[in-house]
Formats: sequence, C-alpha cells, structure tokens
Amino acid sequence: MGRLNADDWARAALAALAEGGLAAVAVEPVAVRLGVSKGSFYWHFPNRQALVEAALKRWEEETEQIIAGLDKVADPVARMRALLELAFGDGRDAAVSFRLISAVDDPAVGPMVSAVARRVSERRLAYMQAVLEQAGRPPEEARRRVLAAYGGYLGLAALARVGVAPEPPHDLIDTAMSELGLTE
Amino acid sequence: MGRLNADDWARAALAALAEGGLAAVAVEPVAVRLGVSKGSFYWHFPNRQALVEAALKRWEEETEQIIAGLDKVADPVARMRALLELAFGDGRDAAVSFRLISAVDDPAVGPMVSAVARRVSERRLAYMQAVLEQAGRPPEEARRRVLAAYGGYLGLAALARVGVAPEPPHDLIDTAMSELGLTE
DNA sequence: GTCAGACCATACGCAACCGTATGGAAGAGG
DNA sequence: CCTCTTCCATACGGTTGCGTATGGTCTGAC
Repeated sequence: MGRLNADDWARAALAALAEGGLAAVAVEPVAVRLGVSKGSFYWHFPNRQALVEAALKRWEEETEQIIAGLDKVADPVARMRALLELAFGDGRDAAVSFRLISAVDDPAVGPMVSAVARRVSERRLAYMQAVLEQAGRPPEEARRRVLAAYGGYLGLAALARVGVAPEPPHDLIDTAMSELGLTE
Repeated sequence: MGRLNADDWARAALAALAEGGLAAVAVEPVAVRLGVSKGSFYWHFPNRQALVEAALKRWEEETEQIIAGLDKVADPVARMRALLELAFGDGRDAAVSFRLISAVDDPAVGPMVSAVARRVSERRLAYMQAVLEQAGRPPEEARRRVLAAYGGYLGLAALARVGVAPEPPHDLIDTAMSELGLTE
C-alpha cells in the first residue's frame, strides 16, 4: 500500500461514513482499514473532527461534480432524466445523505455536519428547481414538485434499505419524471 | 421520582432513541437522565441490548395502537385522512423511523433492530394499502401509491429536519390525499 | 419491630477510542 | 555514505461506556 496522504484518509473516511455512519468515521478503525496506525493519521490531520470534515468535503464535492457533468446536457428534460439515472444508480450517496440527515439534530454531532447536510440538500433542490424552471414550469410549482421528488427519493431509498420497497425498478425513473411534471 | 420499574426505563430509552439515535440508548446516559445509577438498570434488565429492544417494542406498539384507534373510523377515505393527520402531527415518530432505517445496514447494529424496522415499515405500508383497497383501488395501484406516499413522508420529514423543507404546512395533508388518489 | 425481598449506589475490571510523545524507517539531495 | 525531511509505529494517559460484585436502603408482611 505504500505511504498515504491526506486524500487517502479522506477517501477512506467517506467510505466508512457510507457504511457505518458518522460513528464509524473514527481514527483507529479507519487506520485499521487502511492497514496503518494512528501515528499516520495524526501526521496528516490535527484531530478527528478534521477527518469528519474531510469526508463531508468529498461528499459535497461529488454533488458539485455531478451537477457540473449534467450541464453538458442541453435539454432540461433530458438533463433531469440523466440526473435521476445518476441518483437512482448510486446507492452510496443515498446512504450517506440519509445517515447525515438523520444525524442532524443529534446532540453528539457538531454544527459542521448539520451545515453541510443542509447546504448539500438545498443545493440539490435548487438545481433541480432550476432545471424544472428551464423546462417552463413556474417557480412555485417547480419548488413544490422538486421537494416531493427529492423527499420521495430519500424515503424510497430508505425503504429499499430495509427491504420493504423493491430496489429501483426501471420504471421508477419514468414515474419520477411524470411526478415532476415532465411527461413530454 | 421515587423508584423505577422496567417500563420507566423503556420510556426513557425510547425518548433517548428519538433524540440521539441508537447510540444514545446507552445505559449510563439514560441512568443520568432518570436521575439514577447503573445499579438500577441492571436489576431490571440483563444488558444493554435488552434496553434497545424495550425501546423498539414500545415504538412498535405505538404503531399498533394508532392502527387500532383508526379502526373506529368507518369510512376508508376519512380513515386515511385521520392517519395522515396523526402521522404529520407527530414529529417524534418520523425521527425514530428515520434513525432506525438509516441504521439498518450499520454493522454495529444487531439483526433485531433491522427486523423491527422492517416489520413496522411493512405493517404501516400494508395497513395503508388495505385502506386504499377498501376505498376501491386495485391492489397494485394501491401498493404503488402507498409506497410513494410513505416514502415521501419519510423523506420530507428528513428534509424538514435539516430545514430545507418547510414544517408540514396545512395543505400537506390535502396534497398527500390527492397523491394517494383520494380526491373525492 | 423485624425480616425478606425489592430496589439502588458504589466500586471495580474491561474494552474502544481520542490525543500526545517519542523514536524509528524510508526516501531525496548532497 | 550522510543527513534532513517525511511519514509512520509504539507506548502512554484520559475518557466513556459495558457488565459484575457487593453492600446498603426502603417497604410491606407478619
């Protein structure tokens, strides 16, 4: 494995976050996962909080990268469909989103986590709303539909996790598109 | 406060679960909350797992009580509306549901938690589906609408928690009713 | 009043994790 | 080969939570 840098630690921290939640973003367990000791960590980071923030930063950047990639799709309707395909195709993001949001009012969690969760959620909603508006929907209707769609995305991902909802069937995207009012 | 019984501990455990997640269902913190020491706990329970299960049991029973109470409402449509009013009126349940489901694939959590989360979710979905069928909807459509509605409930509660969705506005119930196909 | 059982406090060992201190290995540059 | 910087291992003390052991207190039955 050789020697590590801060980015290796951030990657492993995000993986731990997706698998075991915020509690799993712990120095010693992640060190074991990386096949290394704490001595390595405390050379690259000052404390555990910095590791959590590094994981959150990577997660937030993934949202921005996806949005940047979508901007290549000119047609708003096609762009929304591409967005949904990415969203329903990535179970890890849903896991992270879910865990972070559910931890927001946890007293054991700092304000940083809540801030990132809110920022990412709002960013996604705003982007989807903008796409809907570009598709000709009035702002208020767009906001309403986007809230319902993203909320449904989170909730269905949760239900799929416990096994009571089927894993995203292929027509789920069509369903979501029609519920967003994009049936053309 | 006087002396305690197992039920007092279960109540406090459920409260801790709602506020701080599964990690907060810990012996010593809950003992502090009850103004008592661990010695009390280990007289009423064998170990921490029993405390978690007691909290889950209470939570599951709340679902059954609500369902039992709803059965007094004869008309299916009115019954569904009453259900939604109860659901959107109780923020604590949404918090618990969300936290439990998000912890389901957490390796640090036993199979008991996953089993209860699945059982309660499936129970609610089945009940809502039955109500829709009593309202004359075909089973497949009922299942589809109920999944969307309950998923949306979970997701919107999550978004409200981070502050990007408004707290349940009054017309949310009407919106949900119409999305369930009950617009009469 | 006394006594048994119910209920609880305190003290202990154990494990996981955080953060610090200190020394060692490993590679770049001279 | 020597040295300096980078990166890491090991050892340590502190905290928190689990579970056990042991003894104390309170209450009702008699």
